[in-house]
Amino acid sequence: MKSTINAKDVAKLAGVSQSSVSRVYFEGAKVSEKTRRKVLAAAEELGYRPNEFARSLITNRTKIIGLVMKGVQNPFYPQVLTQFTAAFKKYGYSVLFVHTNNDEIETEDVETLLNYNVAGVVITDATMSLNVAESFRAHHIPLVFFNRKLSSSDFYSVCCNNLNAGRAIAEYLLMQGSANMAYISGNENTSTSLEREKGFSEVLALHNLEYKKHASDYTYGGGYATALDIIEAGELPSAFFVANDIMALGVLDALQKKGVAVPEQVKVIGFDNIEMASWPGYELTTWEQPIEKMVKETVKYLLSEMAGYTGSAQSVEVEGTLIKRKTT
Amino acid sequence: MKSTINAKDVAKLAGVSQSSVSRVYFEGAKVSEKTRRKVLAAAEELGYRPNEFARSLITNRTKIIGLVMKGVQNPFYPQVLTQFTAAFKKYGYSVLFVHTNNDEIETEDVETLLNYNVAGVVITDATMSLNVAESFRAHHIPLVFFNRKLSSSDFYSVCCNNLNAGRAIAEYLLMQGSANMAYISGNENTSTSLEREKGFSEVLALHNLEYKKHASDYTYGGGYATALDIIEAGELPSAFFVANDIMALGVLDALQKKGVAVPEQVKVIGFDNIEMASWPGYELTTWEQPIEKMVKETVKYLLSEMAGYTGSAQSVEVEGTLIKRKTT
DNA sequence: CTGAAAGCGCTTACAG
DNA sequence: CTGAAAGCGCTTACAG
Repeated sequence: MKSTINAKDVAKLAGVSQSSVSRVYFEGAKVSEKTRRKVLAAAEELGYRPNEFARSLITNRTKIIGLVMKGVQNPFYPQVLTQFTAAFKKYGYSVLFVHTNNDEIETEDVETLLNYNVAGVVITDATMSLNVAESFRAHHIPLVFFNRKLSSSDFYSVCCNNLNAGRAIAEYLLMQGSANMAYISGNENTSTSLEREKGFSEVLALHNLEYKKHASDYTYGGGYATALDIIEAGELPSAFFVANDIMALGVLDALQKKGVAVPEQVKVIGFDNIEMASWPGYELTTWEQPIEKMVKETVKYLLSEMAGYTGSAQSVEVEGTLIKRKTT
Repeated sequence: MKSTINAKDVAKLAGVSQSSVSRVYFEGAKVSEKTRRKVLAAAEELGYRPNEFARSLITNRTKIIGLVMKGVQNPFYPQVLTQFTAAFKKYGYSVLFVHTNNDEIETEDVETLLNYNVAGVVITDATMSLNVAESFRAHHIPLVFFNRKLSSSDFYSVCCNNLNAGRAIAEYLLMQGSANMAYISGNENTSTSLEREKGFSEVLALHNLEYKKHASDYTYGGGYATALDIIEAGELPSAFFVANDIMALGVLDALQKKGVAVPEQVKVIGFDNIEMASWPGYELTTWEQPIEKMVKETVKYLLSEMAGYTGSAQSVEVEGTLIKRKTT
């Protein structure tokens, strides 16, 4: 009992060679219209579907993209996941989803990606040790760090222009009349948190202003607890720049709980423009990350590298936009 | 230039046959400790990794699970995704993520799953036409509907016991003194929305109580708009049973906007117990879905079917728990 | 326990 | 444009 239909079966029914069947399903191969029709008819009748594994075994390539994600709890990332899945699907690629618990991707997950010989890898909110990244390079597997930059400039990354964003936010808050500001950071050493702060502090320095930095962790609970600490310590600034939206929501809830009026007593500005930022209960002013453009840039690079590997590196930065709502 | 190391290379270095190399990496095959050591040493030196595609081509099975998801915007599902990924990883399985836009899974996505000959499929919040489901059965690919039930009892499904949950919620609200209740449904024809309502209405009927049903769509915006309509129509009940949490948050925001006091004027109860339900700004009373148990049940079934296909069907229902907070 | 050999279902030079 | 044949890197009876 043979359960799967193969090219040979189709060939027999269509009255052509197995090679011809193969050619019909292989993009770029030449077949006459006549054989193509015969093959497709036979295939339809038998319910034939080319075996991806045999194909991958020979071509040594797959239509699978590895997508590595950590903070699935931050609503920003499900959005990213959806958009990537849709974008890759358009080109016939499927997504192997890898969830990592660490800031740095685990070797077990790297093994998985290499085992499945993925055509490309997107790492959305984690980093990777340089020698692991090199091993992808050795296999000619293109790699993009999405929303993260490595210290090494040897790898491709796609981010929002966090530096400019930080600057624009500082300028905006200055214009609004704030002088005594505070920055609530995300996880330490993430390039996003660092660069947002850098742009922010740069502009404040130009105006000879200092600001207070509070370390947090990119989660709602972190934002909430950090804000509570600040209020209880009596260190309330006139404006908070919070490194992402989900923390900013925590900050808003803490302020509300303590009866601090926003924006009258304190202004709050977030980062990402997640859907919840626009909810009537929050109406958070924030910086919109252009996810769609970022995804497009990532896919474009991956596609070109998959067509012909160069290993070229670049740090692409897409400009975002300030979204003014009711917390400033 | 040969880029990949294969079993033959390892065999040569280790001084054994290629079959022996294969046996070292094939679970259940017998090899002496001596050859195993020689092979592993050689493999280590060369950086050998068995080719998954060659393996799949022969065994006709993979270590890939197809996970189909629709409502990634509902925070319930990223949680589900994370837990499945972690659970499958424990057994060496990876997740092929498929995002569908339709309530019913698209044929294109089905093709993908069949092409990659996935070892099993989990469909989390979508349905599938019966003949498509049958085609998985024909390929002996086990299938679980997670959080959805098909009308046909021929397929395995794992849900929270929605009927009991609906009943318990009605009883709880009755005990709280509500008599004039309303149900805000999720997308029509989803088994979850239907069963939650069924249990709810059953209990109310026992008390000769009627309730008003408002159709909505399982989204925040839907909950918000529906509640606004109800308020503006002057049809405010004394308690809302909202079919999921994300809608319930929309309902709460609408009530707040209109100055309706919760729970004094209206009680609100949701479903899922997503993380946000516990946020200080909401403190939503809700029904906790035991995701962990549900995932465990799903994985258990899939694992056993992958070990030996039976095609057995069952509708597993796991009991949830009422989580009392401040909206009731 | 081990090796030689067949074969999984394809792609791809090579002739014609 | 088409067919016969080699080969991708494995698993798996079959002997020994």
